[in-house]
Formats: sequence, C-alpha cells, structure tokens
Amino acid sequence: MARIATINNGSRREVILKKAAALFRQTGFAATSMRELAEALGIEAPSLYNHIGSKSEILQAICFNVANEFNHHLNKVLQSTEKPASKLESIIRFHIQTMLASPDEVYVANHEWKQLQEPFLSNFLLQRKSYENALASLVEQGIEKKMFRKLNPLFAVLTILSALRGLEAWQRHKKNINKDELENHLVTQLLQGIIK
Amino acid sequence: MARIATINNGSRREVILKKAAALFRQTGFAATSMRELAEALGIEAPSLYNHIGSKSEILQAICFNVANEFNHHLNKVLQSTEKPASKLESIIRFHIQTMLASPDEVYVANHEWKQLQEPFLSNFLLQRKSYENALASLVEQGIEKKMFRKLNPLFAVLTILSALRGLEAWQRHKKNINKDELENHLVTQLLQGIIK
DNA sequence: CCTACCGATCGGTAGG
DNA sequence: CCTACCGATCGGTAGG
Repeated sequence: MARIATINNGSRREVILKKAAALFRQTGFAATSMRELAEALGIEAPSLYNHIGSKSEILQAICFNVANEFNHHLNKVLQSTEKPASKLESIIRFHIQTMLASPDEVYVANHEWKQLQEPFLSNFLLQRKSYENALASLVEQGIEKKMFRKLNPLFAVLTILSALRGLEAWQRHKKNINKDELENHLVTQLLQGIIK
Repeated sequence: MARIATINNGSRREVILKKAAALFRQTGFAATSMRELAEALGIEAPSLYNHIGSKSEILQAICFNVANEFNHHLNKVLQSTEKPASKLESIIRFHIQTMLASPDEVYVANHEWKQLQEPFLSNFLLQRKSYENALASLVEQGIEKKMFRKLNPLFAVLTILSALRGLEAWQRHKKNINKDELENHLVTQLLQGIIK
C-alpha cells in the first residue's frame, strides 16, 4: 500500500506533464485550462499545484525536456567521425523516432513554444538557432567535400527541419503509415534533395 | 468627409481581419483577446461587433480565405496541360509567393485552424485532405511517366507540404533572405527529392 | 488531496 | 462608435 503510493508520488509530476502535453497538443496551451487538465487526471484543479508551480512551468518543462533530448543527440553525433551525410541521416532518423515515441511532447515543443514566458522564450529560441547553425555547418562540410550539391546550407537545413517538424500533422493519415517505411522514405527524399 | 467614411467602412472588416491575423500569429488565437485586437485598431472592444459576428468568425474568415486561394490555384494548374513536374513546381512557387505576400494569414491558416469550431473544423480538414490527395495523384502521374522516382506519393506530398508550411518560421532569419533565392532554392531542393 | 474562494479577465450584449 | 455592464471562466491561494 505504502509502496504503491510512494511509486506513484515519485512519478506524479511526470504523469501531469504527460497528460498536459497531450491536452496542449489537442487544444493548444492557451485554450487548455488547469481545470480540464485536473479533470483528465481525476483530481481537482488546486491539487495540481502540489506538483507543479504554475501552468507556465508545465510548458517550460515540456519544451526544455524535448530540446535537451535533441541537443544531446546532436552532440553525440557531432563527436563521431562519420561522414556528413551519415551524420545528417542519423539526425533525421532521430527526429522521426523521437516524434513517433513522444508525439505530444515534440508537437508542443515545436508549436506551442511561442507561449513560453521570458526569459525562457529567448533561451529556447537561442537553443534552436544554435541547433540550426550546427546542422548548417554540417551541410557546409558536405558541400566542401563535394558530397552535397552546392546550395545555401542554412536554407537546406531549414527546409529539412521544416519537413520533419511538419511530420506531426501526419497523424491524420496514421492508419496507412508503417513506421519503417515512413522513416526510410523521409531519409531518402530529404537526403536526395541535397546529395550530389 | 462622407466619402472617406464610406471608403473606410467598405474595408473596415478587412482591416480588422488583417490586424487579427497579425495578432493571432504573434500570440495565438486563444491567447489574443478581443480587447487587444480593439486596442491595436484604436477602438473599444464592443465596437468590433459592428463588423464581425464573433471572435470565431474572424478565424473562420482568415482560414477559409487562405484555403480558397490555394484551391483556386490548384484547380487552375490541374486544368493545364503541363507535365506533372511543371505543375508541381507551379504549386510550390505559389505556396512560397502566397506565404511571402500574406505571411500572417497563411500562418494562421496553417497553425491556428485547430481552434476552428464545428462544422468549420471538419470542413477545413476535408478541404485539406482533398488538396493533399490531388497533389498525390499528380506525383503518381509523374511516377507512371518515369519522371519521378518510385516512392509513396502521399508521403512525398506530405513531406513537401510540411517543408513549405514550415517556411513561416524562417521569418527569424529574414534579414539574410532574398526572395528569389529562397524560391529557387526550395523548388530545387524539394523537386530534387523526388525527380529521377 | 480537498473545499472555499479571490481578483482579473474573458467574449459578448444592451442601449444609445 | 461609445459607456456600462453581464455571466462565465480563468490561474492561483489559503487553510486544512
């Protein structure tokens, strides 16, 4: 009895974040009320505040958790000695896999971050920009090595990231979607767009 | 005196829609209040209701105006006798041009349509789906004529549309962006991803 | 985790 | 186009 309570308490905050991500995705951050969130969890709204500090803090937690995951993987890839095309492929695959594994969180981080308050908003945008720049220099390396076509590296990266971020909208078609086919298709189409 | 008033009255609703699109983009539909919109227009909130029926109606007008523009262009292209690749290029260029010409409206139609109320939500999604299907059959034709690589037509279309819809986020980098370079880059990278 | 409750703000109406 | 105002709902606190 006590053990179950302890286990649940330990992850209570995570359960809240998880459910919040699902609701924020469905309805949007601003349009989701703390009462709706509470109801979805089977508790009263004021009880939420034993686990989280504010509605904003929930959004912050979701967005920065996702950002951390992507940054962590990026750093790991950058430290490897693979070719630029392989690095890029690994990053593309990670985007797709993460999106399929945590669609709600990734969606919120991609589309509701605008609702972050300062200084979190600025920090988030800064991280995003540095992520994009890291990918751009990867593309630049590929161009120098004559492996990629000669194109604007930043444009190339933004195009790929846009395509990947839009993936969440594919949910609608998900009955027809096989995960492996999806991943391989995207890798092919997106890399084909820049490879020589 | 009377003439100016008449002219202004005629376009008053459009001015409201225009400003609303800008605010909805900046802050999100749900997080934008009618009082903020009124203040941005230099009037009091209740005065808005002489020109629009409700907050929802503003969103509906923006979303369906944009949808109509895209559908109209699509139909024009489909009636032409060009090759699939040319048709697709024309559609890609239209997306980019429309987005650059009306960034606020296109952003709202792409990202705030979730806040539409029924039956508008269902209708909007239906139009979207039929738009995607029309593009998919275009890709299919290209594959049959051996002009496109053999890939899943729907996936190919969703990837391209995702990339195009994400374009709005490029605003952030706009000081470095030249319109023609942007358009040509995207056409190249996106078509290269599917052409044989 | 709950009940009771608060000030603020929301979309919108009445009436002129 | 404005003033005056409404009921509903919001995020959050007090206190237990």
